[in-house]
This record gives sequence, structure tokens and C-alpha cells, in this order.
Amino acid sequence: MTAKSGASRAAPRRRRTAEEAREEILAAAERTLREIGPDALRLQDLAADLGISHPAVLHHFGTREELVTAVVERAVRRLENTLLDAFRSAGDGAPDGNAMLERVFDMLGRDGHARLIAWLFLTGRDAIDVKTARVGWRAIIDAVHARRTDGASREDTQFTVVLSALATFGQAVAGGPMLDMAGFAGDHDAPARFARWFATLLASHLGQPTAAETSVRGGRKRSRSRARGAT
Amino acid sequence: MTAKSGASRAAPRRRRTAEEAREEILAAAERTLREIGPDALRLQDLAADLGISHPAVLHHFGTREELVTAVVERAVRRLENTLLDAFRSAGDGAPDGNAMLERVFDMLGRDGHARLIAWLFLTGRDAIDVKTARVGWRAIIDAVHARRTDGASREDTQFTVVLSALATFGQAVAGGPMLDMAGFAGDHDAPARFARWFATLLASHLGQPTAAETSVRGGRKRSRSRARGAT
DNA sequence: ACTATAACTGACAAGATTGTAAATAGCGGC
DNA sequence: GCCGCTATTTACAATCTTGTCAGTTATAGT
Repeated sequence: MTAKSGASRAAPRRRRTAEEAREEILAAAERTLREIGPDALRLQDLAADLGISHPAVLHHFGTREELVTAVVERAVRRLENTLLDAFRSAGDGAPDGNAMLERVFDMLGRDGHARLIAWLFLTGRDAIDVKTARVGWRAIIDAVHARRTDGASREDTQFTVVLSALATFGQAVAGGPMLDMAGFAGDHDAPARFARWFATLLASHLGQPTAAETSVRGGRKRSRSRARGAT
Repeated sequence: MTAKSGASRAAPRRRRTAEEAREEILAAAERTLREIGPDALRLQDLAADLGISHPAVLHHFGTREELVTAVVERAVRRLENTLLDAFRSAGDGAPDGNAMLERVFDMLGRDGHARLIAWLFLTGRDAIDVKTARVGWRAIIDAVHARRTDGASREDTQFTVVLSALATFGQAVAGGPMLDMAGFAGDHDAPARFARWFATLLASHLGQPTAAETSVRGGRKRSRSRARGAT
């Protein structure tokens, strides 16, 4: 029977270029993958979301597993680029570690990048190009270390950066519940305050003049409200 | 045909008490759940691991989902208990935050608790009794805050504890790769050093006399040496 | 021993999910 | 306007996975 035998209008089969189709599929797949994880991704659901049939997905990616791999690689690449940009723009201009950190916090949390990365770690997919990542980390560590005024060891700087990464990561994945349990239930502003508190702690440890007051004043969204007189 | 028609001896069907069976199943399920996640848990694989048939599992838990729930609840309960013990024993005796923190680091990492918790967060199971957890957190925060000598705000203490939790969590889930990328590839001792470094940082921030030197002295062997330094 | 209970098994049902094959139909090129 | 390419679809196959059911058999209680 012809496609439009029924009542309403069966949208007349849109035809994308291979590239467009791949991109749309990748985007949708990444979204669901972030939300429910790689194991729970179903070709049919994904196809339904896009309004196409599931063999169309297979046509472009061959296999479910290849699709997941493609999604992961794309996401990791994009994350690396975004991070690099953040560090370049925040690092070159002023020695403002706080703004940098807040940006990273923001980005990982908002786009759910951290969730994705967490899933990669948990499912054991080593799609992260460790070699490339190491170069990026080295650049960051060098930059931070060069700015230190206290004569701390390089390992101290390394650990500081690692701590930042871990805290950022953890905050993005489990920050909500953790703050909740710590007594900030319902405090919508707590994550932002925590981020600033942490940035200040880091700055202090790195020997920078408690940079919080001097650097953080640009109107980021409108998340954080009261400037807290520490102590 | 009778069960032992074949050649070798089909082990003559062991019969456990319901409790034993439940326990064995729960233990095995928790292991695989930690390793591959809740979505990837297959009843048949699980049963095969235990040398039983998969309906036996269903007999004891009714449903796959109920099994997963039971595993999760058990694990969370045990985690809470272990944490509470750690805090009690480390907290009552001496004001030594370092030993406490190291214990937590150790435990979460060694038993893979953190992986499990991470999976809970990611898969969105709110099996964690938030109410109970909040009580535990409050106790911890109060204990830490009471010991502070600097007159820092309570929120500062809250954030400090949250940071500890996040870092611990992150370290357990992604610590290996992170340290690797940060330049510690192959350095088997790095995680332990990082833990000590972080503990020292925390102690310093909390105003305690940099307790690292006084408390941590055990000769740490390899990666997972349980260096519970004395008090 | 004997019996009752329930832990356990094998076989099967029902449904979901990935992947295949052939047919259909947009769209660019001529 | 016609044609070829291929994105897309429908129909189907094959496999896997949970769950059911009736029957078996350890084990405890008597």
C-alpha cells in the first residue's frame, strides 16, 4: 500500500544528506546517552525520537556499537576543544584562575559533559585519547605552576590541578545530591557558592592573593548572590 | 531424563537456606553490578556464576528489578555503617582528620563502593535514603566543625566536607586516569601520595596543625596498601 | 523412616532488540 | 523530463532476556 493510505498526512519522507543525517543522529544519541547511559540506548527509541526508522540509523553507522563509539569520540573531542578554549582565553589575558575554574565548572555541569565522561569511565570505554589529554594537562599544569609565587613543588601543582578536576567532575555528576545531603537542600544557590568557595580555596593554596574579591565580579549569569565575608 | 544422565557427575543439587541463597546471590550480583553496571546485569550470567539456574534467582527476588534494588539497598546500608564506624573510631579518639580521610579514601576505592554510588547517581536510582544520609552528614559536619580552632563559618565546614566527599568520589571513579593524564602515568604510588596531600590540605584549611607529619607514617607499599597510620 | 515444605530445575512463553533484505522514493545531474 | 544514486522504509529473521509453571529433590520436623 502506498505510504499515505491512512487518514492524516504521513510526512513525505524527508531525505537528508548523509552528513546531515549522521549529525542529527549523533546529536540525539548523545543526548539520550547522557541521560540514560550507553547500555540503555535503544535503536528504536532513538529512531522514534528523530522520526525515522531504526534501520536508517544502522544504515549510517552499521552497528549499534559503532554508533556509540562515534558519539563518544565526538563528545570527547568537543570537550577537549572547549576546555582548551577556556584555558586559552582565561589563561592568556589575566592571571585569573578563578574565572577559569568557574567556567569549567559551569561548562561541565551545564552541558552534562561530566555525566558522559563518568559513564565512559564506568563502562570502561577508553575512548579518551590519553596521549592528547596528557599534552593538554601538561600545558595547564605548566601555566598554573608558572604563576605560583610560593616556591611550591611541581607535584603540589599537579595535585592541585588533579583535585580541581576531580572536584569539578564530582560536582557535575553528584554535586546536587551531595550538597543536598550536606544540608543545602533546596538552596538553589549553593552550587554557585560552593564553586566560588572552592576557587577561593585553590587560589589561597596556590599563593595567589585571595583572588575572589579582585577577580570575580563580572556578571556571570546571576547565580551567586551574596558576596560572603569569609570567615 | 534424570539430572545425571550424562557422563560426569552433575553436582547433586545443593540446597541452601533462603537466607544463605539470598546472601550469595546478593554478593555476586553486587560484584557484577559494580563492574558492569545495573543495566548490564543478566540473570542468566549471574546464575551461571553461582552455578544455579536463573529461575532460582527469581524465586528469591521475584523480579530482576527487585534484585537490583535489594543489592543497592544493602550496599548503601553497608556503606553508611562503614562510614559511621570510620568517623566514630577516628573521631572519638584523637582530633586526627587525616587518618579519617585516608580511611574513607581507602575504603571507597578498595571495595569499589564509589563505583556503585556513581552508578546509582548516573542511572538515577534514588535508592539512597536521603533523609538518613542527611543525618549522617550532619553528624560528620558537626563533629568536624566542633574541632575547628579558627572561627570559620559553618558553611565553610559544610563546603569542606562536601569537597572531601566529591574528591573522594571522583578519585575512586576517575582517579586513575586523571592522575595518569596529570603526568603520573605508571606511578603506582601517586594515588596514595595524592590522598595524603589532600588530607594535609584539608587539615591546613581546617586550622589543624598540619597533622600530616604526626599521623601518616606507615610505609606504604603499593597501590592498595592499607596504610592506616596509627593515630 | 515418613512427610511436608520450599529450594531448585528444565522447558517453555512472550516480548524486546539488533540486524538483514528488498523495495521505495527524494534529489541532483544530464 | 528522465535517470541513477542512495537515503529511507517495511517486513522479516535471529537472538537474547525476563518471567512462568509444573515437576524434583534436599532438608527439617515428627
